[in-house]
Amino acid sequence: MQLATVPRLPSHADIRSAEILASARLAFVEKGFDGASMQDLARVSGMSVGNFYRYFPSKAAIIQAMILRDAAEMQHDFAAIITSSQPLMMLRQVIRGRVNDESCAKDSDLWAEIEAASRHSPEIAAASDTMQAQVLAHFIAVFAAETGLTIAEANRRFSAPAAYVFVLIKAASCLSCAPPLDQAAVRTMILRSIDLALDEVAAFTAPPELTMSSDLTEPKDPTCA
Amino acid sequence: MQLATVPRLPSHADIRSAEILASARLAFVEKGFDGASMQDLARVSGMSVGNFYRYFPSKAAIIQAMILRDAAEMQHDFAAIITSSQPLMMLRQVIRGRVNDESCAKDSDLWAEIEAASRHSPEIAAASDTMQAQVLAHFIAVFAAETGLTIAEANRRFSAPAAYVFVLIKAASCLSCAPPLDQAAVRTMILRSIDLALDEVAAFTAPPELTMSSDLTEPKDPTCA
DNA sequence: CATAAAAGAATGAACGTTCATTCTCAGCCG
DNA sequence: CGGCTGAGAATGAACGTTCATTCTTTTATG
Repeated sequence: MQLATVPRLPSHADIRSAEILASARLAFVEKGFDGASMQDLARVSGMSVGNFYRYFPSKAAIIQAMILRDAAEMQHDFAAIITSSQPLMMLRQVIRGRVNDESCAKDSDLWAEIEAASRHSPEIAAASDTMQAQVLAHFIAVFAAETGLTIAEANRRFSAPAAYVFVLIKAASCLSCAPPLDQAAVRTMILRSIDLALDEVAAFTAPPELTMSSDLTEPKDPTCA
Repeated sequence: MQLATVPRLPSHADIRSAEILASARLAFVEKGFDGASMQDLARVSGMSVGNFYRYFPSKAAIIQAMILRDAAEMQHDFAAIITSSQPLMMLRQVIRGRVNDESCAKDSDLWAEIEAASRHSPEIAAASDTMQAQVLAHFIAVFAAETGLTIAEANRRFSAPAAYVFVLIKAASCLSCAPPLDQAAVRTMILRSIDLALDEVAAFTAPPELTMSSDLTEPKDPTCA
């Protein structure tokens, strides 16, 4: 992410912007995109509203930057996955970690907000779509590495399960709002569905007559318990 | 909503309120809860803002009423399901109809909005939770009818798959926003997962030693193709 | 080193707009 | 007339954004 052409090191303003994004995220989680005013954002960032505009020209720009920064972070995560020795297995682990609430509870509110805002703001929708396309592309890359197919071929064959897994992860992330639900049980069932979908992809590795579909019903999860 | 004790027939004001809810829904879909102003709502309802307040005391009240009216409508749908000869099969059909985009595209934006608003408004969260609890209770009722268990027992055994199915339906409903996704394929996969979960419930009909878990991997969907 | 000049960072009051809500008043039916 | 329904202007608060201004740091100069 750092660079393609110019190896610039982060300036003071860049650091400040990152800090602003981090604290603005908290305000957005608490009050929503519309609920959090610019004065709120400036206050939680520990600066005046006037100065705030030196870093971001508008409210929409903050949201956009926040989404794109998340996308960049995810690029980083996926880089670790794709370069590992067993990409698909590592992908499973990362998904498992993401779905289990600790880390994603923070993001859950934000995702709901982004989902809703995307319907009315083309800018936010564009940022969100960019992120989604990146995730799907990374899924496809992992699937291609796992099966030995080319990216193009993997894309043709596996775009549906990739999207399916993506949707399931999102569904699991948005779970924390409903008190009467047995969240842990639902999470487990969702993870099982994801594992099954990934098993189907993995089963494509060898020539069709050599696929061992027997362990299809046995998700290998040493980390789950 | 109407009442339990007095069978009142809808007054003029009730009719007007219903019309307002219908047109307000359109405005909310287009602009979002925060984006649509009271002036907007009054205008699309064909009346002045002052008069508008004679029917709903606040914006939150409109949203709340809208959700509760949807919940009441759904109660009606479920009444048809539970009284049919094969409740579970009819439930499958209704779910299938709901997930296939025609009818739910309208609701999709609204659901995203409600999800987000629930995080910040306790009133909306309460209405949303009420609706969700009702749906789950109806699922359980269908499961109980199908398996012959008591409601209490069905609730103990099947609350997890009920919640799971609910979450999947919601996930499928919120699908329309993402252009690069192959929506039809994902919808099919989600429906397959739902069918599998319902198959597991249905498999509980007979005594435990007679359950045939073999057809678990074979979803019977003549309507899918 | 001292100091003046320039640049950058930060402030909070002020602007115009929009919002949810309230108020005042006009018509209408008995 | 009196009690409704309805209209739309009025209100004050809050919003996103801008602005003139003040602090702080850096740089140049003697």
